[in-house]
Amino acid sequence: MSDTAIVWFRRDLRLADNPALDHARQRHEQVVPLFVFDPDTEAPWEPGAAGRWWLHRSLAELDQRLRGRGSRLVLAAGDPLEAIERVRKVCGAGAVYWNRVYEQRPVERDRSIKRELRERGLEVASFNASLLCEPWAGVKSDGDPYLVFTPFWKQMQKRWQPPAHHPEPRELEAPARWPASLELDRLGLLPDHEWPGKLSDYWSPGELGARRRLDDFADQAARYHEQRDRPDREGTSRLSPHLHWGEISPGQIVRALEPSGELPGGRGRMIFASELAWREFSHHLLWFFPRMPDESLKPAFRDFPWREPEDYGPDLVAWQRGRTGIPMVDAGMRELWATGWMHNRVRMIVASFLTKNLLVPWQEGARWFWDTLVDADLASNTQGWQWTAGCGADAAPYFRVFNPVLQGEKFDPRGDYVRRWCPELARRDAKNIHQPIDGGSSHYPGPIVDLKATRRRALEAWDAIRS
DNA sequence: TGAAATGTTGGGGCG
DNA sequence: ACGCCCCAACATTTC
Repeated sequence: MSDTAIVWFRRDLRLADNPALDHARQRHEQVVPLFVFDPDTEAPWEPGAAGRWWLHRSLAELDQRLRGRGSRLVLAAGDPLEAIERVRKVCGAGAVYWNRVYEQRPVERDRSIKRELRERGLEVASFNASLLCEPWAGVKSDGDPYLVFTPFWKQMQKRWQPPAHHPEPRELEAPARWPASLELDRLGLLPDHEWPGKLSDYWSPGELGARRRLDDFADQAARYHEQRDRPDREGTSRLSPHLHWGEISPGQIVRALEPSGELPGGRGRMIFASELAWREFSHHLLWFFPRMPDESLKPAFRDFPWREPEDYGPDLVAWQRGRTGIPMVDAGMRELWATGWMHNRVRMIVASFLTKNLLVPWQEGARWFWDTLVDADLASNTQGWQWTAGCGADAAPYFRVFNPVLQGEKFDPRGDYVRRWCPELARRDAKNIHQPIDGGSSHYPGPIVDLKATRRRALEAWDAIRS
């Protein structure tokens, strides 16, 4: 066996609880950490602007942490097989390890790379670093995928095993010679315009930031069920972007809530665990229905009478910019633009508004979220949009149309959330801050649609496809 | 992980 | 005292 192993980092940008890294460290003298930016394979779902900003920062931190352990991160761009070959030639590596991803095209790429490398005589192994239950493991007894969340989650609970933990290496021996590496800036992850600068006010990408976030959340997780629907509070974990890039594993999160690794006890922690399970369910669905990002899962919705782009264009722009004249919707869309994140309750509200009141195809919303969310994840994003649009596997019934005014009054009762993101409305009192302003004011637009009439229109559109 | 329309109940004002 | 109406308040149904 060769003394040197390449650890190909992908969406597992952490040193702790990293099975591929741990495997390499145990079985080989030297480890070469490699990251390859390969947007072509992921296209059209390569990381968007917010995702690339996050990735840039996370790679910088991973490199720094590796350097603290006598190592470093080798960066490359383009075809991963070529990058691995280059590294191998310089270092004489005899093994390549990585942690799995689950989207269709990267999986096909990984399969062919695995085959290719094995043919060349290398040892190759891949590991699970991202899921409590990999898609093919969580199927029904007859081998079919689950289409409903509750039985999926019940099955997860029944077969629950404390997640394994892989210790963080203290020291990583460097190869005799380091291969060439791109400068981080050369990956071109940061855009020219100024926008993402503000993101650093809200986020600390990287493993340490993830751990800090988890520590903070673990203390309040017991009250999660009381706080999670309130966008005006800090009741959610905000771990989603860290989870997406694998700066922390779901197993680490579970163990922070329940050190034994058993199912967390108590209502708040349990409901939070079920949210982790929704993430698992989303990966499960995307694995079995790879066309889900483009196509409604329920066939009837492929004939849904959405409006046409020429028609909905201006409304879509108003939605993106947070200028619909519906305070709760605009607050959410502005929070997204400013911070790269939106509270989940508000994601449902703005998604319902786009797909039902505006009758815009859900794919347009999913695409905008993809570019602007720091936690953009193909499985979760796709599943979330199909869920709200009513066209997904275990989706909300289409006729559940959120009324953004009532939702605001219910979940932002003092109007603090709206006040924060729509400063034009700051002077309105809690009693009417969620009401659209008829005709608008010089600062804030009037509603672009009538909520009552468009609700009716949505239900009529739904009538057209159900039978 | 809705909202609106419709139905039911019960207390109070009033002739 | 009684029936009638009004209308919250709540429950049920429908989309």
